[in-house]
Amino acid sequence: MPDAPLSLGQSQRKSLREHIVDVLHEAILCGDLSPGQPLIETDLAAQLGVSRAPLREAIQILNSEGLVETIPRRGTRVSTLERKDIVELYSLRGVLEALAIRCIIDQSDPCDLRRLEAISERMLRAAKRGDLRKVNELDHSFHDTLIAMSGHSLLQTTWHLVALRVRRVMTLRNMRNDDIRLVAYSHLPILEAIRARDGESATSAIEAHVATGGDLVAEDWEVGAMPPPLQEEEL
Amino acid sequence: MPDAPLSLGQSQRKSLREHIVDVLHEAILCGDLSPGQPLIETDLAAQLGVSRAPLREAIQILNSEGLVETIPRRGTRVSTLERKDIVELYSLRGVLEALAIRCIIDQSDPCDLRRLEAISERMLRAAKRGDLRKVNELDHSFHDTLIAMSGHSLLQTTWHLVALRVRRVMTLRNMRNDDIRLVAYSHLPILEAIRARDGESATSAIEAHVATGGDLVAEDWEVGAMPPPLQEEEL
DNA sequence: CGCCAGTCGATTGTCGACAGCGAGCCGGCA
DNA sequence: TGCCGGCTCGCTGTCGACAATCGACTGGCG
Repeated sequence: MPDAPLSLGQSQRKSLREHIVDVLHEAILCGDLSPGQPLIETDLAAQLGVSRAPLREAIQILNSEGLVETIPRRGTRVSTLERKDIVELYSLRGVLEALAIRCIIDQSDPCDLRRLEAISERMLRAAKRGDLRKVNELDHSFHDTLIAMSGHSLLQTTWHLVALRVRRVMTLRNMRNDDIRLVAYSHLPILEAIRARDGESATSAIEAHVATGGDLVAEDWEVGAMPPPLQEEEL
Repeated sequence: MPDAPLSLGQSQRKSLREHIVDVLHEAILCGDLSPGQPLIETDLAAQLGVSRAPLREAIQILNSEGLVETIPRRGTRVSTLERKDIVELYSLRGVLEALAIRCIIDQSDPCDLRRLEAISERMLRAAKRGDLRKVNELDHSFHDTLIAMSGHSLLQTTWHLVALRVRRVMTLRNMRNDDIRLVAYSHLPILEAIRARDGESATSAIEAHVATGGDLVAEDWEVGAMPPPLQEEEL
């Protein structure tokens, strides 16, 4: 594992374990650690400048999150993403977000949608100027915010697992440029339906949104079948 | 922590960490460790006859599962269950099971429902003779099987988190005896709808089933507000 | 020539010990 | 008498070392 310059920019208030989780999250989500790549505890710990104890605790967490897969006594590797996983991911995502929207609509006080609207607006602008990265980022914010607004803490916990995977998928699969407008615009009906407190159409709007997103991504998914890491020289 | 005779009946093929997770699961789910009770690593490790390393790894897992809550540098305690948690739990559970059923119905090959039918049947018999524990066990089997039959692996992962909480809730809140027949019988419409491959009615059947279950449980939930552990003497 | 057993290296699993933070207790001071 | 500060102790966070296991390699035997 030669050229993976992982490091902990250490601040004090967080435990090492949390730092390691952050670093590994980042590394896996942005693809520095590619699917299937083995994580050798000794090496990783050395790279990070920590001992194996907190690293192993971090790995347990990553494992619970499904970002890595551990085979007892054999080791841990970054989990792979098959086409089936994408399909499953987006189907689950759909029902979770639908639930969130129902919660939002059912809330007694008509919550203000300004944050969502602001995000959506910025997303549209970013899409118009073709700023792919920004659209992505705002897209995530939009959905994270949606979930947060539901006030449903268990849903939020569950969403965390989904969001991690979605982020992974999005970086592994770079959207085409003409897709992002479609994505950006398809948030509008959702907002509209929430504003109208129309559960039915909100649900179908979000499910349509997620479904098209899922289709876009799953369309030609062999990207995930990245070559297994074949960097096994030097040290 | 005097009278909590946790122990690891050690078999060889499992790592200590996994054993500990099992033991703690059992202890928390069946109430041996009550909500709010602090987990002192040193004591627990001593009780279990292991070192703190695998114990801490296990605790990370329990933490990811939401069964315990850790405050950095302050310690870990068994998570509490408020009424809000119950409501959230059952609402999430509803949409997850609905998704499972849609997956089952959408499967190309008409899956055989014999396992579900068998479970349901046994549940009815158990309910008739008032065997509360058996009804509960079969109820869990029914829903676990339902999820498993969906073939949706991410859903299964997610379900695990929900199922753990449901089990906890069920043991903390002993059903009244006349409730269990209601519960047992309300599985039948679900089966019927799946058999008919009618997504609409299956969805409403499962959501109704879960909702009534949730209502039953949440009805008078102050049980969860168990007295914080006040066993702080001797050692 | 191919298969099986023994050995060795690499990597994970577990342990005991030390360091450092936080809470509660005790004493001094206003 | 009540509040503030330092001290102490219990507990968590982290470390380095040892033990155990798995896979691959090697050599012998059929």
